[in-house]
Amino acid sequence: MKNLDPSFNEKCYALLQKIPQGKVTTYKKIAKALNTKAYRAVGNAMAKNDQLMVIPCHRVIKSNGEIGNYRLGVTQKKNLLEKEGLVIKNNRVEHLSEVIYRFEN
DNA sequence: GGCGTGACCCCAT
DNA sequence: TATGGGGCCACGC
Repeated sequence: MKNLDPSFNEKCYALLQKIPQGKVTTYKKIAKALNTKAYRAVGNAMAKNDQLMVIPCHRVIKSNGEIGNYRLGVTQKKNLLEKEGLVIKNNRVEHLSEVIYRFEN
C-alpha cells in the first residue's frame, strides 16, 4: 500500500491541530494514530513545519517524557509548554499521564 | 532508483 | 536511573 495524496506531513499537521491547549502527545502516538511506525518521519514532519503559529508542534514530546526538540530550540518549547500549564523539570514533563492527549484512539 | 538524514523508540547492560 | 547500540519510516537529493 502506498501513501496517497495527503503527504505524511499533512496528516501529522492535521492531528496536531486537534491537540487542545494544555495537552501534549508523543511522536509515537501520532504515528500510531496514522497506523504506522514512522515515528522518525513524524519528527521530520515537525522539522519541516514552517507554520509554527498554526501548528502546535511544541505540544509533541517524546514517549519517555522528555521534551524532545524544537525548531526554535528546546528552551522555547519548554517555555511554551509551561505557559500552557505543564510542569517541566529537567527537560521532562511531570504528571505526563494527566496531560497526555489520546487521539480518541 | 539508491543512499543519507532526522524534533524517535526500545531493549540490554 | 543512565548510557549505548540497533532498528524503524518517510522525505529529499
